[in-house]
Amino acid sequence: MAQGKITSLDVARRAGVSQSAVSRVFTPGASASAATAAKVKKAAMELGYRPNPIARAMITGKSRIIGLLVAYLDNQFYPVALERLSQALQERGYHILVFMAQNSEDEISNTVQELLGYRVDGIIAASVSVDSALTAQCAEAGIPVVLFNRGQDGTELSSVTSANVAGGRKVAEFLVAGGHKRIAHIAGWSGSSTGRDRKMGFLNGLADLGQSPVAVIDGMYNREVAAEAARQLMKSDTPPDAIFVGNDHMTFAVMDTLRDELGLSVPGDVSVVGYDDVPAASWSGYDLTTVRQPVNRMVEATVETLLGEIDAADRPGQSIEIAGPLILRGSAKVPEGWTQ
Amino acid sequence: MAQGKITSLDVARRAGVSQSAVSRVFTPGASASAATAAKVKKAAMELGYRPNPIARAMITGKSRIIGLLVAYLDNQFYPVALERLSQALQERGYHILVFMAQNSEDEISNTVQELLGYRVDGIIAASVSVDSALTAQCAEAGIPVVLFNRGQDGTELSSVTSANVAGGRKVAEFLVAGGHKRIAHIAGWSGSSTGRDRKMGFLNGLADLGQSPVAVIDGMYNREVAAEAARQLMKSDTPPDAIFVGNDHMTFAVMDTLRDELGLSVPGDVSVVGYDDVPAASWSGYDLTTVRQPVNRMVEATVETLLGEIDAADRPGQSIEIAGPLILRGSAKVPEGWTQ
DNA sequence: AAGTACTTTGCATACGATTGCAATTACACG
DNA sequence: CGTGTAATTGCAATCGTATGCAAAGTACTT
Repeated sequence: MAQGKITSLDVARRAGVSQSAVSRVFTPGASASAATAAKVKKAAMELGYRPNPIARAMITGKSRIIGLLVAYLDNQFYPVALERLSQALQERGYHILVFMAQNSEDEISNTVQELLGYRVDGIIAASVSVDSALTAQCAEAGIPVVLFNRGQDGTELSSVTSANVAGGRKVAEFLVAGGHKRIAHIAGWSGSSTGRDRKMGFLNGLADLGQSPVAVIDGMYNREVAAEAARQLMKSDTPPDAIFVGNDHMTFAVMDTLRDELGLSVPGDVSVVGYDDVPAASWSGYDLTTVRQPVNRMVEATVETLLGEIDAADRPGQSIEIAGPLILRGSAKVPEGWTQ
Repeated sequence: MAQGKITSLDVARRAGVSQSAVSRVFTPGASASAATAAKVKKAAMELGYRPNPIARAMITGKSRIIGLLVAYLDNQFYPVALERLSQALQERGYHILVFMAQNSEDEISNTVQELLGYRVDGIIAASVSVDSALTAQCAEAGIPVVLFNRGQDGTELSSVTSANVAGGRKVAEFLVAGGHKRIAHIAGWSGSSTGRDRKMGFLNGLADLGQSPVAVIDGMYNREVAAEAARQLMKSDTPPDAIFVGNDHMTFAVMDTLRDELGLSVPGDVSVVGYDDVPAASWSGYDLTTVRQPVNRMVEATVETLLGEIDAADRPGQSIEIAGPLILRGSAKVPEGWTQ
């Protein structure tokens, strides 16, 4: 029969018990004797009954749905993260409701309103900065928010990122040890914490080793912008002998420009280092030396944090940073005797 | 105050009307005078009220949520499609609830059960084959299903694909016109309609031109498998002078293997043609000649079909095929005087 | 065997909206 | 100004489940 229309009452009648009993059998932690549980489960099976999450959500106020707010998926880091997030949450009985929002104040605001309306149990904001007025709203509504791969100063919002400052510093040390003398940086979007932190770590690292970059350009996390930056850099009188690019997505554009357009060799003429270690970084076509963002552990941390805050409403927000290794491949000269 | 707890009743009291009136103001198409509408909207604004979609869903039976069933996101075609799908649905007031399922019968079955439980208004299955017993269940429950980028014989399920047979044929004509004499095919997974159709079109196209392929290998839509296939092909006594690969994702692996591992030139030694035209295909690092799947139009068609079936419950399923052009780039020799 | 402590079960209500029905109001026209 | 018709509005039932409360059952102690 029509699968979708079977209610707990139908099951109750068939099993010869009350509707409450059926409910309790399907509610973990509720008391029901083994005997009734068996009868109910049998009847439910025969009728093809499943509790209706909508109705359940209405009572409990918990939808077991997590809102995911995301701007773009063209950077391969995000599909991978989304896949893992979705699986990790699924294992815990949650699902992801996707909300796309361009990175504009207005649209994000609208979208968050909508999320609040849906009474999601929690929100994960990936690669999106959330206005503090909005986060306040979420807090009032008791909906925890975790920023994924974005930090945010001055709020009590939880966030999970990789150790971007440390990662940037590591790249500086690596490039200097490799004997590079004219080092440039095509930075991640300065409007993002990841971009700023990687840059800061990188510049501080260089400074501590007595170097300063020959150039720093904001690549906006955009392929075109990054490619143009690469052109500008190489056109200079003193072109760099090494470039650190703010994420892999841009780095591919930079390498394409260097090799295919300018006819340069990587790492022969220029060493290139990226950030993220997306799948394509390991393809031999790019063979990119890059700082790995440990997606799995970031996802785990995000899920733990979020679910933790869902259970314990007024848990203070925490910023989690997860360190990632520099993955040595062929796009940058490896210093002799370099050990991770 | 606490944003999340304001009900239509609160608004009603503040506006001095009945709760029904509030509901009607927020229900398009319901009758309410301009005067009450104004009062209600004002009160709602002041209180920060938004109708609760959960409660609404319970009454109407319509959740305005579309379940998206997807297996993997590593093929860049899917993130792009997901982004577009999400946006297109969002514009129409729907949202996507993501369900990941590995491509195993059991898991898909479970996941579909769960989807049915959520009372989603419709299901989009991307790159997933759905068992006919399951589709029957969906039909009984009155939940329309649209297959995205997968066809399925023998069911009345709607599906949206690109014109895979025609696309495969086009590649055959292109390669033969280019003077290639030893043409091989690393096919898409034979368990998928896309893989089978592209292969069929390609082989028929070759046959009609009096050629037969020197080899056909199932690449399983997997990078490793495809790379190994490429190695095998080139190891042969009569290595191919052209390879048609079943999708771009595999093609990148094939090109990497040919160029970086075997030291061959593309298209000098071997012409390579892919399928999908994912973003990376246009990057100069690959510069891939490939058949474009028109994502935007496929998404439009999917959304239209699905929403159409939601409105008109018993509309017959339709299979939509959307033709895509062969995009000429640098990975394959272009026949003289070739015009699309 | 009776009293205590603990489980199990059913009844009835609540969650927050939509909607049919009936009553009321507004409006236009003769 | 009366009357017929249409537009508003409120009442109350409803969607499918969870859960507090009280009654009934079970097991265990002395």
